Amino acid sequence: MIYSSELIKGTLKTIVLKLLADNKKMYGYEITQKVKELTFDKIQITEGALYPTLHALEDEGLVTTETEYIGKRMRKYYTLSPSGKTKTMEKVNELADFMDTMKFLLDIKPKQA
Amino acid sequence: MIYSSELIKGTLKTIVLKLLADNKKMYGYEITQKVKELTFDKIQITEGALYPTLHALEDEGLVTTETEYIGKRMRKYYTLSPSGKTKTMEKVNELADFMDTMKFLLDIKPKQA
DNA sequence: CCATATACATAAGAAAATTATGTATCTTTG
DNA sequence: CAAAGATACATAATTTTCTTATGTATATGG
Repeated sequence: MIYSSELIKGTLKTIVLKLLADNKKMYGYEITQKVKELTFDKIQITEGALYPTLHALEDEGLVTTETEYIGKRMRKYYTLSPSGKTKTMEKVNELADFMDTMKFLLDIKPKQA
Repeated sequence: MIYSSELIKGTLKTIVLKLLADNKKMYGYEITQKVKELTFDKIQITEGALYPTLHALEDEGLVTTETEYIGKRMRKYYTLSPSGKTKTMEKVNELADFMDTMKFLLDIKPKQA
């Protein structure tokens, strides 16, 4: 099962920021694969969504980049800036809060552990 | 605190469907007030978002409507159709699943390098 | 040698919200 | 009793953010 795409809307930036917080340094393609792996294919980030998001994060000063070459193939690594780290905490906390509210609103019972 | 609007994206339809499932019959303005009340003002649905959504639900056959007049003022009540009830369960379950996945994704501890 | 995977990027279009505007009625309060 | 605020609908213009499509290029496994 893959989540209907509308659910991803609004969470992509937070997902990317959190991955960068956990992994120090990642490149675009790696991020797509990591999300796919960690969610058992339920969330698949497309390149058309990811790259513009990464560029936006850079424009906002939340990440810095360094380019490396593996053979002749480019890799653009992204790393959180100090303000990016702060932003990540804010975004993750907000999303966690939002999910609690949604659980309450939708009267969703906690899953059996 | 009001959630940044991007978080609401993609969940509005599910919220509306669930409220209708719980309350049998509601009108637009009532829905905005109920959500505001249940979320302690954290989620505020704007009319510009709500009415098009309700019309879409109607076009999809997920709700039926009946118009009443309170004095001279119109109220358009919305009620789930049978397919609307099925859809509500699907949407709520999918969102619950998605939120579990997100919680896992955002709780990942840093990997040892 | 060719399909698949890796790796970036951008443009056109669609979806779904925000913001603004419009109409109108009812209620509270200074 | 006038004005402000709340109730109640609706739609249009704009913005944001995603999907889909396209483009370029290299590396690798069978």
